[in-house]
Amino acid sequence: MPPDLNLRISPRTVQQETVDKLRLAILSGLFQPGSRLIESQLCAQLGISRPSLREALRSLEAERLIEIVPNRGPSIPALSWEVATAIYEVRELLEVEAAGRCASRITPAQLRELERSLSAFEEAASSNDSIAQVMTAADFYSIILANCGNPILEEVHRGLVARISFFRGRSMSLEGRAQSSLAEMREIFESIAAGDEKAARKASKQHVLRAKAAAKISMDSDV
Amino acid sequence: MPPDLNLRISPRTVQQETVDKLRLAILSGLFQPGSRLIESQLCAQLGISRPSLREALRSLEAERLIEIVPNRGPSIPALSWEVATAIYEVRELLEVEAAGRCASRITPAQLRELERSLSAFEEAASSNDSIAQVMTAADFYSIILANCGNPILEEVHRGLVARISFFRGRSMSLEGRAQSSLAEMREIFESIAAGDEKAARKASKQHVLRAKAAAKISMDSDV
DNA sequence: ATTGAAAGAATGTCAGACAATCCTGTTGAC
DNA sequence: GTCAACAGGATTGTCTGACATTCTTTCAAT
Repeated sequence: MPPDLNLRISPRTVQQETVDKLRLAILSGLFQPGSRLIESQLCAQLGISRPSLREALRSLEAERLIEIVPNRGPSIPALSWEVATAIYEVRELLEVEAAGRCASRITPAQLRELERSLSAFEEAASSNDSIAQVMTAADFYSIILANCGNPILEEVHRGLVARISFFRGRSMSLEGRAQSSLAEMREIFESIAAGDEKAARKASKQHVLRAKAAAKISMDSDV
Repeated sequence: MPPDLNLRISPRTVQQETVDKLRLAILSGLFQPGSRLIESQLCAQLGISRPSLREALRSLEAERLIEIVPNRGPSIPALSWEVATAIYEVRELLEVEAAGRCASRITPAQLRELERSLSAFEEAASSNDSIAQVMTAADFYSIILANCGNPILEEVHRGLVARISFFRGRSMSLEGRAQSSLAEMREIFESIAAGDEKAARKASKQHVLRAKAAAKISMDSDV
């Protein structure tokens, strides 16, 4: 069986475009947590009708990226530290497992890709562009999750990471966080490259725990 | 802080009712995997308008309970064994963690609730009502997940279990599966009751692995 | 039997409407 | 002056109806 050629061109519908645009906007922090989204405004801004917008909003609601309270409409959920902690804990479970599996099954080609992504983060880390840092770091995990051999692990992980994107941006701006993050990620990479499953798990766990600690600090530091 | 009183009465909207009804229908196996859902038919059956139905369908799509292909509309996804395996693996991760946490933090009241739920399954297991078996077994896990101290763990688990409900019903009908399931669940319960985290994890892992094996058998056994 | 075209069915999307509900600022009472 | 009732506007929940586009199926022609 040849690899998935995916010849089928799938027409992008208005609702898909809308979901993607809104998701990107939310993950970029365009909306303040707790703020409400007004349907009529969004329709006007996006140039679409209300039914299409509402379908898109229902998708995002199911992803937990927005909340919709009956008769009050959609809003950006305010992420409590309690929930954020829970997400970090599950993320740890998933990432540790993925890293471990990667170590014992990754192919040379995939490993090179992972290395490239690490280099990209290295470059971003030496700059002050925290957006680029978050994006390249996300790339790095994505590659690990995509090559762990379990698509569900990847799917669930993506959903969870999206929900804590708010913290990720802020904590990456912390003094020295990008550099220590780089060191942690390098260790994960080295372990995977060496095929050392145990080390990969350990390094991955360390990394998530540190990320969580950084998030906590950035959260306590203001407001 | 008093326990969540949840005084706010939330009016149930048509879309919520619809999502619940459809989800229940899907989980009950009312629709054949791979079969298509016709909007106009569903609207007529549910007595609602097309926009409301489509919003509900988008929610279910995001839950992965249905698929919506542009210009072909919604359908029940045919779960491949490959994906089912991936789901069982992640379910194992989550359930093992939840059982372990439960063992070290469950309260006497919650423990009694868990015991009641186990008795309910025991009764169902001795009958031939496989639907009751699946439901009471689901209750048992739900209680564990609800008391593991991590709401995200529970949320993700619920989503995954829903997607393999198809297999659960079939494998529970296997000769002797209900009884061995009961033995496994009892062991989980005993470990949690004893506060033995390690044993709870082990028993939980065993249980998921056996459930997965049973699902495989039931899948291979016909068609 | 394979191909091609036409008819029919189903979806994607929009516009407009209206009742129910929420929010806000004002008025009135104490 | 503070608090409570109230009116008005804003916003959402839901429906109807419409139409272009895209499958799907049928039927005829080669």
